[in-house]
Amino acid sequence: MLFSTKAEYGVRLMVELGRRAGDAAPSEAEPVALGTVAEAETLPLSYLEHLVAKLRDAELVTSVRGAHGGYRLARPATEIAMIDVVEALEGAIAPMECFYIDREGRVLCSHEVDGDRACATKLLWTRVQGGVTRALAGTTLAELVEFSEQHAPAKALAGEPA
Amino acid sequence: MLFSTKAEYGVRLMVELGRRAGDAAPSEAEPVALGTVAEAETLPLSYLEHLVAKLRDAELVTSVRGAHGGYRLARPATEIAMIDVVEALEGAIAPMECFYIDREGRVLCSHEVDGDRACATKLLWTRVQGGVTRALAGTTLAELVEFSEQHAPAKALAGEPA
DNA sequence: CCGATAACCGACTCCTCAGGTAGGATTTGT
DNA sequence: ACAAATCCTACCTGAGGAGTCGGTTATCGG
Repeated sequence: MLFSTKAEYGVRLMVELGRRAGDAAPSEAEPVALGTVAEAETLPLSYLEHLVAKLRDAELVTSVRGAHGGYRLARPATEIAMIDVVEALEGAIAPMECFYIDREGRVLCSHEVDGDRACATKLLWTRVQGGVTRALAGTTLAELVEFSEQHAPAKALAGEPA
Repeated sequence: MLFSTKAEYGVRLMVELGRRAGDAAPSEAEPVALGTVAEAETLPLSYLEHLVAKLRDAELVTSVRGAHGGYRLARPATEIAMIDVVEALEGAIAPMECFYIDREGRVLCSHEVDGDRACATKLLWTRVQGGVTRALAGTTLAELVEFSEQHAPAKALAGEPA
């Protein structure tokens, strides 16, 4: 399994926020309570709280405390690349433990210390890394929102005014 | 982390077999004892035994039992796609638990039962899936062997005749 | 000011699985 | 017969995923 449910739940949460924001600028949309999202997606509220905290720390959503509070996207969905979302939730995307990224975005392997021979598998993991990164960086939240609306056009959003 | 050390160790094992086979047809190459590989790659032998069993079950390597036994590639390195190796070691490559592949290679999500609305995240995971699959399917063991030899030209193989 | 609503936070549980060990049984060359 | 190897099953351990719970703080409406 490439990703855990953290990424899955977190992405669904973001999509839900994007759907409810609609065309309104994020800063003007009504904040959405986590409980509403949890119900709509049938996910455990207390678990979502942990996930949304990571998204907030990554400045992908903003929160409003107190009654009628909730969460909003920190910026328009078109400007949110999914790689930022997934990395906020799962941590850095390295195909293997021994991999890390230096400044410059180069992929390095901690096995090749002291200029010794390169990790035999580096070529492969670099390619995989590239494939995943490209897919995630090339997808915006707005695309997912649109996709989800196309596939559930008749479905009303729970909690909307009748 | 996308993959565990199972993939990492297993791939290194395969590369090692490929290096030692050299230009000889796999069926003629001397079988390589696991202990030799373990030593060369400084990996625990008893753990490698588990991994190589999976590779054998996937018919990627063949074994010779008894004294002077060992393992050989089941076919030339040019005909071994790394996706087969990684899948043998890690199991099917799905980005999420809810994903599975039907006959035809279509990606399906177990959440979209009864023709209901598609998983909001399906578009994203499908793209990631594609990125990984393309990278793995488009890389052969032969490429990795060549790559590793280019980067360790002066390094002799342990266990070779002097 | 009071109470309801919600975000916020830390601690704790449960369980799976990666990563590795251990010990034996079987096969085969010398 | 003996040694070298594969083969096989069982077991152990720690980390982390998945989720729960209880409590604190902030904010609104009345």
